[in-house]
Amino acid sequence: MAIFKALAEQNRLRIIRVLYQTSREMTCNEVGEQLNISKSTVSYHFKALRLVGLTNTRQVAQTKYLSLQLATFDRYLPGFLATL
Amino acid sequence: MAIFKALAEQNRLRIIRVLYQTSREMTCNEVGEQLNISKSTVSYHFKALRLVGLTNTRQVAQTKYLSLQLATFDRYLPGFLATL
DNA sequence: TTTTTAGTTCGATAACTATCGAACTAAAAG
DNA sequence: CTTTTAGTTCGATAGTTATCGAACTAAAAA
Repeated sequence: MAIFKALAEQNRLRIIRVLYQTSREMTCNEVGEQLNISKSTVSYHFKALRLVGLTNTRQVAQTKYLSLQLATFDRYLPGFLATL
Repeated sequence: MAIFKALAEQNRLRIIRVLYQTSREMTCNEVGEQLNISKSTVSYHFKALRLVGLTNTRQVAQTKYLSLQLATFDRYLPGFLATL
């Protein structure tokens, strides 16, 4: 159920969509600006997505780059990303 | 997102589970007794499940029989039911 | 060493969703 | 006709989750 909960929220879906459509890693800041959400809220959602294995984090100094964990989508929701 | 929302709740998942595991239609009352939930709450969840196409309703007089709409599960969540 | 940058955590609050019982509708049974 | 049965709707409330800004940490840049 954790994955469904993670996907059952507007802003988390928007984050997934932007990650998928730009096809690259993005930072907290970048996503916050793009979607007009405060950085603390973005941080909160990033954590939720990471905890259920929908995203990966790569850290360089204080910057964290987020990307989709495609394997998780393929495993539990095959074809879903293509519908975004 | 509607389907994810429907699946992101404990009692709705329990309803789906019981429908799947008993492999037959069930009534509101029956589910309520089995899961110890008031009939108004069961009615509320039945509606939510039906609205997103996860279940079917067959009505005989005042009794409504609920069953899983397998096509929806197969389409969006192949393999999910088997994990219940 | 001071300032800037990126992100986290916390506390308060807003927004949303689930829950119940009571009052209701409609149909079957007595 | 009256009572029982199955489910719906409503209003109130509890419970949960999302949101923000402020205070914080850690690292890079100046």
